[in-house]
Amino acid sequence: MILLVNDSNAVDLADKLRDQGLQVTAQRIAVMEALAGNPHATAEDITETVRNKLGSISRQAVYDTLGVFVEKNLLRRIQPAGSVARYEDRVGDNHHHLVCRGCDLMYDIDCAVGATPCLTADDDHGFLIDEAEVVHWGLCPACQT
Amino acid sequence: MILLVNDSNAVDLADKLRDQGLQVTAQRIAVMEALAGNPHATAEDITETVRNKLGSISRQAVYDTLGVFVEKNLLRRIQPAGSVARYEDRVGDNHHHLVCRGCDLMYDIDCAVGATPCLTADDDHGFLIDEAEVVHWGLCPACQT
DNA sequence: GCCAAGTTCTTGACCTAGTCCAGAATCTGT
DNA sequence: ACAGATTCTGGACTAGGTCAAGAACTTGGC
Repeated sequence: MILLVNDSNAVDLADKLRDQGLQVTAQRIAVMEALAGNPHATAEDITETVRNKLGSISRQAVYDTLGVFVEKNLLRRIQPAGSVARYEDRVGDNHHHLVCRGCDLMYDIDCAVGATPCLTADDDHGFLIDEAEVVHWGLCPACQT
Repeated sequence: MILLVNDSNAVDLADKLRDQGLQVTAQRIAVMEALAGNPHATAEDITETVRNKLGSISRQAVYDTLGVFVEKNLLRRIQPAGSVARYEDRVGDNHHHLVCRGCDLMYDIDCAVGATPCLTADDDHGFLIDEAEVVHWGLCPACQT
């Protein structure tokens, strides 16, 4: 497949991949672009978006790509209880999420307290803790009625 | 099925169910007891424990029972990303969890900061927030090697 | 104690998200 | 342009969980 790189966005993405030692493929670029326009997308959302752009992509390629990107820290995978896995391209800022129990609507939020105060466990049981994930659960305005 | 209530523990549990307007059945008592001895148990763990006690129980009965208990707030359902659903009978104290990325080992932990400081979202987008769930991710001592 | 009504349990089919595998296609450095 | 490494495809498979309908059980009023 010939990779037409005719917009600067795709060029940036291609460089991003190379920086991580990853091969550049049309599928990978398309997956990245799909997420740029739709944070918190599911693997299925992404598959559909990519198919609209490229014509086709296998499920496996999507999962492989997402897996590699998460591993290289180009994407973050989140999975609130009861929901399927979702992916977002906002990485490295330890933001949190606000999820509606009714419709799964999801927003990014920053911690009200600037730093990470309650993100230090009281008793770490000898664990090497690398992340404290916070999910705020509630009902969105639409689901409150 | 005749429900033999010959230990005070089961009597307590039966009352707990009646208080919530739930019928008392051997299956429900057994599910509750299974969790008392094994916090963070999965539906399958519970099914197995109950089968050892009662001889048999259907998968559906286990899921129904767990669902009702969670709804009545007798149990809490937790599901860290990538893990199957787990249940615990420690409810109403908003404690958090420490999960090993390597082996799924899980501990209860209390927030280092007494109250709930960063559990207030910066911008709630109009949501009616009822819970802030915190999961600390890391590697347990065994998985660090 | 017994019965009707309502609730719960069983059985078995089904669904979705995700993984595994092996071979074909594509990309990269030289 | 080529060889080797990486990635993609297609199809089978798995785990965890849900759905539906009928049988069995529990409960409150007599």
